[in-house]
Amino acid sequence: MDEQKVLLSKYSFESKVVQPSKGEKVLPPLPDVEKYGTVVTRFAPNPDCVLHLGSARAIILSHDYARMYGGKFILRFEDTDPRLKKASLLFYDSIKEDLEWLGCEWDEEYIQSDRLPIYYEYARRLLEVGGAYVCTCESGVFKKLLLEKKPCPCRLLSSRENIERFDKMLDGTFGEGEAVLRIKTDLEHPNPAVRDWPALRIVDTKKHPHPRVGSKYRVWPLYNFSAGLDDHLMGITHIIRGKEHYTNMIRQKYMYAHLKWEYPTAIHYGRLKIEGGVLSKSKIMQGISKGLYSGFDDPRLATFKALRRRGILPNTIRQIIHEVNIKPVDATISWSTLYSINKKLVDPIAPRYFAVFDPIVLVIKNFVEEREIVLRKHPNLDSMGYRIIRLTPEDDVIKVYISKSDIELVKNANVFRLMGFANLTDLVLKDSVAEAKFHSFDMETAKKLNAPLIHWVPVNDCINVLMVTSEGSLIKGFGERGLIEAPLDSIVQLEREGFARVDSKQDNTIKLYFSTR
RNA sequence: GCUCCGGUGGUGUAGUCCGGUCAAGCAUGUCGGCCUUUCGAGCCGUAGAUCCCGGGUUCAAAUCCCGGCCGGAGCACCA
Repeated sequence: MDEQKVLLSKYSFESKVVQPSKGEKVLPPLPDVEKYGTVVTRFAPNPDCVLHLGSARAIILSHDYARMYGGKFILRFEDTDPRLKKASLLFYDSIKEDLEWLGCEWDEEYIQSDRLPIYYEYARRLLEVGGAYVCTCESGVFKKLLLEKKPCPCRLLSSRENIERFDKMLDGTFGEGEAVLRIKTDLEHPNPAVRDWPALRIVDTKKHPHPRVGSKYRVWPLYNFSAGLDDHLMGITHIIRGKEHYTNMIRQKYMYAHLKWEYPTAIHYGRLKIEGGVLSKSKIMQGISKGLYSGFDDPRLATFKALRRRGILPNTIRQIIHEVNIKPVDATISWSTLYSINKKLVDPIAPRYFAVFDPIVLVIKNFVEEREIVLRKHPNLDSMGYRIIRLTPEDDVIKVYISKSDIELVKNANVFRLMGFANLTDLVLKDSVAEAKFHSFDMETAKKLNAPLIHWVPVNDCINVLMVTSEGSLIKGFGERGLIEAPLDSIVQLEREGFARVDSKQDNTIKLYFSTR
């Protein structure tokens, strides 16, 4: 009866002790491991929003420490506020998707809204042992007494009377706001916030139905009660959570004392921010409902969905979290650090292609030869294979797109080179078209002449490229034909432009999300 | 205001518990060079910190003690 049946345990954890890969920072040892023998951690989100970088410390550290010691990692949904922080069905799944993407698979899953009977049972037990009471004082009155370190009249009631009162909470005699179950603490505690804290309250679930259990229950536990009980009942040995919960630990310890339980090892970390990244649940939710952001994966947001769509790899996030580790200080990570890690991971797997944005047509006159340019997909990795760009002259002329910004680079050079193809000279601008003459083919000449190198795309053999920038805007350009073959969700490098993730493809058009330079 | 917790180069971090080998390591970023048919990756070098400030203990302090300043968190019938 104490333990709720595990909803799901599709992952066995015995086999998954994680070996840190070379070069990656190794996590420092977790305290108190020998005390417990095994390590059990949990991630306990409220499914009222998507996950973002702010939760990354809790998720990755909890998961990775569990794996490091061959322990257990539990996912627990804390959806016990049907009114103010109401959960939404869609987020339960979205959180699980994000966890899977991050490679943080959980061994057990619980949902607190399924566990109300358990909370009621412990509420009764606490009432019985005199560790709690049902308070019917008006909240202002109670607060005043609390600040004066004085007990309210309800505190003196017998456990029998308290249990009767608790039944009245459950059966509807008391309405919303009329009674609350409080845990007895030390009224002399220097921090008023820990004195006799509320554990269960009444929510009018007719008005505010819970997304999973509707109006089945009207008495709902508050955070410290349900989380505190569950941490013990689920055998959590190490709680890794934000420092905003520090006082909650002190509060919960009083409840543990009434129940004669030992509190797990709790570690509190500081807030993790990223330069300019939007990391507030309320801002994310508001921004989306106002249409300010295109969705939970808008590239301006620091949600996992957005990072993923931009081609940030889960291991990049993992490395960053291992680097910042658990410290009570706030950390602001910079995009350049994140990019640098990501680039190192992505560079060896990203094939290279040409794509031109803000294009201008360059005409190479008197060129009659048909050519097939063979280029490596990766400059240092032959194994990645080759790509072919076909150049077919029309009316004795070859037309390619080059980037307007490259005109600046090239216009003062006697000779410049279209990468992989040919060296050109005598550049002139006519109307909105550039013209140049063929000079030579070989790279040696270009080197000797110190010719600038630019990328290009044949006009008569190219695809359309749409790219969503990191600011969320859409830019259009042209790409070499072979780019269309890049698989969905893969990461490519557009030479001299940067890395991008293949988001979708249709006919002759590929849509990319810009990742990093 | 009250109760906690912190403060190491631009950013992140190591070292702080058990004072000396730390006028402080690493990563990223800056700048310069090499390499390269990419402005990517790689390689080499450079600059950048009086370890928040003041006092004390000590032969010796980033490390211990006290005071100050600054920053963060909590003070919901939220999580």
